[in-house]
Amino acid sequence: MPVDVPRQVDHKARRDQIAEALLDIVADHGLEAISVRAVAAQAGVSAGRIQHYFANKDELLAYAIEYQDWLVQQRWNEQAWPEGEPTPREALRWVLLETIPRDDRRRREWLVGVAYLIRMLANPNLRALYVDGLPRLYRLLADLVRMAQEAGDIAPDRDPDVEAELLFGLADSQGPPVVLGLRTPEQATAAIDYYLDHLFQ
Amino acid sequence: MPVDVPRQVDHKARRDQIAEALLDIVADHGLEAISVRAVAAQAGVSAGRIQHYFANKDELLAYAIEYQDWLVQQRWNEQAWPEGEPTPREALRWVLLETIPRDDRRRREWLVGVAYLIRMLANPNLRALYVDGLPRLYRLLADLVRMAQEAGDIAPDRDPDVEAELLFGLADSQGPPVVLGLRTPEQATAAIDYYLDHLFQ
DNA sequence: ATCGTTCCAATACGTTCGTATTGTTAAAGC
DNA sequence: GCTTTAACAATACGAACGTATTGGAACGAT
Repeated sequence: MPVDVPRQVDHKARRDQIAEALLDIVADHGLEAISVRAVAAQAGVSAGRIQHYFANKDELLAYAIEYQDWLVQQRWNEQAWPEGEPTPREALRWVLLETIPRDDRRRREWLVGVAYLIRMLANPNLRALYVDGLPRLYRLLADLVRMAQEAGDIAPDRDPDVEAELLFGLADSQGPPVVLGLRTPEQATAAIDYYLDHLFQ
Repeated sequence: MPVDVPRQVDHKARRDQIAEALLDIVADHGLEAISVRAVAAQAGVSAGRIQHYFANKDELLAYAIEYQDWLVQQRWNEQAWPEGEPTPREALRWVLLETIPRDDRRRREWLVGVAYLIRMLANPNLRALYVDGLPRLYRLLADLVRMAQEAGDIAPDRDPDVEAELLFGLADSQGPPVVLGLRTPEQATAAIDYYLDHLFQ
């Protein structure tokens, strides 16, 4: 029970603003470029402010990906299929396109994801973000394939789990060539659409 | 023409030994963990030695991935298909399994690859390693599919380029779950074999 | 009005960093 | 045997680092 609450500020907003700056740096120059002072400069705040909102650098690093994870979940929840109920194919396409780094926001998310990957090896909390998310994504894709099969839009002899893995692999493998400029987001999208055309009868 | 060549040592061997130490650290703790002193400690040599063989840290970092790239090329060249000519299917399987981090060596190569990825964005020399290699791999896979089609082992209505992309995507997307322990190398291998079984008639 | 607390800027401190510099050893050429 | 040079180890140095500390301004509660 707080007896005194002087000078209240929006803590989450402050922390998020700092996390934003960190994520920008990580996407452009990797985790090696992260220092408290560098993040402060990027955010346009003092280093003292960062110290006030984060106990240490590790907590700052940890908050930043949790914040990014929250951003992604926000987007997935807010999607809520604006134009009525989507068909399984529309949902499938939406999910697959969501994973490719096709604009600045998703590009940053993608790059931050790979930057944190090695950290996941030793950090169980970080690992959980990936370990929990991936099987859920596989299940979602397989379920959508199953729904399309029940609607008669995909041949019944296709294995939904195998198709889910192929679809995910196809989408997932677009990441590196897209961020490295070897392929445009449009080409990546076309590759996915091409395969969806073949999968759906 | 060297007039004086006192105290000759194998320069490449020394540089490679140092690069080995660097790659070990990068795979375990990322590029952020790289310092001249840390690499020296890992290699069991003095920091002065590293200074003697590399002008600066950037050159050391650059040499290390070039060395890794050389290691990978060595393995691909030395393969040379020990037991006679391989069938297209055998070659396809070999190439695909080669990309998944199924043992310590390949796991290190995989992790180092992702660690260097963000650096590729700004460094053209690093980017070239990826930009040159990927299309070549796609072509190789597509050619092998074509050869199998000509031999009547793959249905002629399959698009070799699409199949190449699916195969690569399937193999490529095994990397993260394998290094993070979400899937065993055996399971990743089984996923590839399962799809090859379906692709080949 | 004052007190207490939050918010934050500024500074300080000890460590680690990349790299320059110096010194020493040993082998090759004459 | 003497000189020269490669091959280091060791040390030095300034910059940057994470973080502890200090101090002040601003505002809510009393």
